[in-house]
Amino acid sequence: MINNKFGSVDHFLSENNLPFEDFFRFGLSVDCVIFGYHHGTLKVLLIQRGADPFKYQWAIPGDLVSPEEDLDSSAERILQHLTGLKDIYVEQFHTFGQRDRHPAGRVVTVGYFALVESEKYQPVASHWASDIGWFDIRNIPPLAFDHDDILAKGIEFLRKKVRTEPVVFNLLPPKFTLLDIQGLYEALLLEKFDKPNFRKKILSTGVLVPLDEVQTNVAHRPAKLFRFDQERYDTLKGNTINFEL
Amino acid sequence: MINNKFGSVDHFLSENNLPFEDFFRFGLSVDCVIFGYHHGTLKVLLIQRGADPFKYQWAIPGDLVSPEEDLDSSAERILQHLTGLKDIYVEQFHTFGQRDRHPAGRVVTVGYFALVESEKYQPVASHWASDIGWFDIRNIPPLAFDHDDILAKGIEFLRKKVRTEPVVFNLLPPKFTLLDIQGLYEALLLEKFDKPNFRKKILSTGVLVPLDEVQTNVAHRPAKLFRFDQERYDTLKGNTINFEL
DNA sequence: TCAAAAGTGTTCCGAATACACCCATGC
DNA sequence: GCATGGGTGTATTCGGAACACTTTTGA
Repeated sequence: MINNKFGSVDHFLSENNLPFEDFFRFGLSVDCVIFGYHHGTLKVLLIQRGADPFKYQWAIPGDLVSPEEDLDSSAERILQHLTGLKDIYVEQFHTFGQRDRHPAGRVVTVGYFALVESEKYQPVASHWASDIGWFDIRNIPPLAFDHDDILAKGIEFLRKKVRTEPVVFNLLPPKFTLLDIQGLYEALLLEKFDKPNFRKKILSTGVLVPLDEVQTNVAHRPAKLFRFDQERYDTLKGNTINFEL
Repeated sequence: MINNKFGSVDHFLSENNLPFEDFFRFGLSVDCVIFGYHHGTLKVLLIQRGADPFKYQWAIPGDLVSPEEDLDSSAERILQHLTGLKDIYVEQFHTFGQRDRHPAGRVVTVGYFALVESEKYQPVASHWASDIGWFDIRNIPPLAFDHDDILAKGIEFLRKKVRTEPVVFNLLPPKFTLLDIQGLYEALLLEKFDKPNFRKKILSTGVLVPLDEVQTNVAHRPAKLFRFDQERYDTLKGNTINFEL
């Protein structure tokens, strides 16, 4: 049992006899893999570092967590700074804690991913990055730190997620066509789908509501617009809707 | 940009002007939700705390991470101490970082889950816990800290995992009957399945190999024994086997 | 012989697949 | 008119659900 200024904390079974304080030496950061869907391609928002280490290299946006801050709040803060958006879809996916992952010391980072509607997003000027930009997930430059791993895990996580939950709608504007959804699934899963079958499948979930509205100014038959019905989804959820394709 | 003894670290965009060192004040722990399958019920290994805080309350086994240690190594260390086992299935599932989750200070904990074969497990005497025991997942006592949340998330994670990957075999001995698997799925998902259909479904995955062996000393027709073929699974994996029931 | 669980076969239905085809708009 | 993408219908196949039935062992 270890006694210290925090009280008796036998929660810890560590065998090495470090002073208790030495266990409180970790830095904690949050990194956000931000996805967007633009013109038929799935993109990720990256920043270019303005200083060493990894100066001029691209990286996943992130920040140290303050000791006063919850993890989730920290992710929201970063996202708001970077995109100017509140209330976007955010979820934690994995924590990266390799001993040597950060040259500045022992920093463990919690990976979050976010889904933003491209139309709403306003690029935000920032003092901590020399540049910022969207990258096609099929063409990512080498990233700083272990951010390649983080990005890979983030994409993998989203691909799995999308098969069981209707999260893709967070990447689309409130009104969209069925082909918009199909294009998004195709960009994400790198796979082509049969149009009539995709349409049947996605409508059979019962969570899409047709609107009395169609596309305008298109050089072909205008497509009907739909919206995602969150409440309908919540009531149907018990029966496990399957978004598998 | 922040300059300090670690060098120039503009990775961080924090706006409050805390000294850099103040960001390195986190404690980091690992908690392991250890699952076992005994006599038709799914169980979790818990320890009873021997001292304050939460004295005499049950908790998920865990420990502080040493600054010299990788996260995954830490989880393996805890598991080996507690069960005497190496090479068991371990996977990270979620990180819990609410500001007030630990009375001793700002401790963020990374949740892992492990699957152990009940036959192999040897209870290990420990100095940091006054008791240790398996609990049916349908009947868990109130737990210390935020361990109720951690356990709930761990179970949820395993339930999802089991639908896409053949992890359940890690809970069974190397040779098992088809009804063993069915019982395990039923205990995990709290649902009954039709025997003939379950059998067809699980055999259709192609990852089970029938052995030239049957049960002995049973008061009914002895069941054929099977083993899980990991290599076969790896080669079939591309075609996404579905373990959904 | 009987209880208990192992194991097989068959029917039915709905969902996924693979197509061929028609429709509305801008230019 | 014609290119372009929107949208519908159908025949076939495959897998899941439901359920009735036979087999093999110990006691």
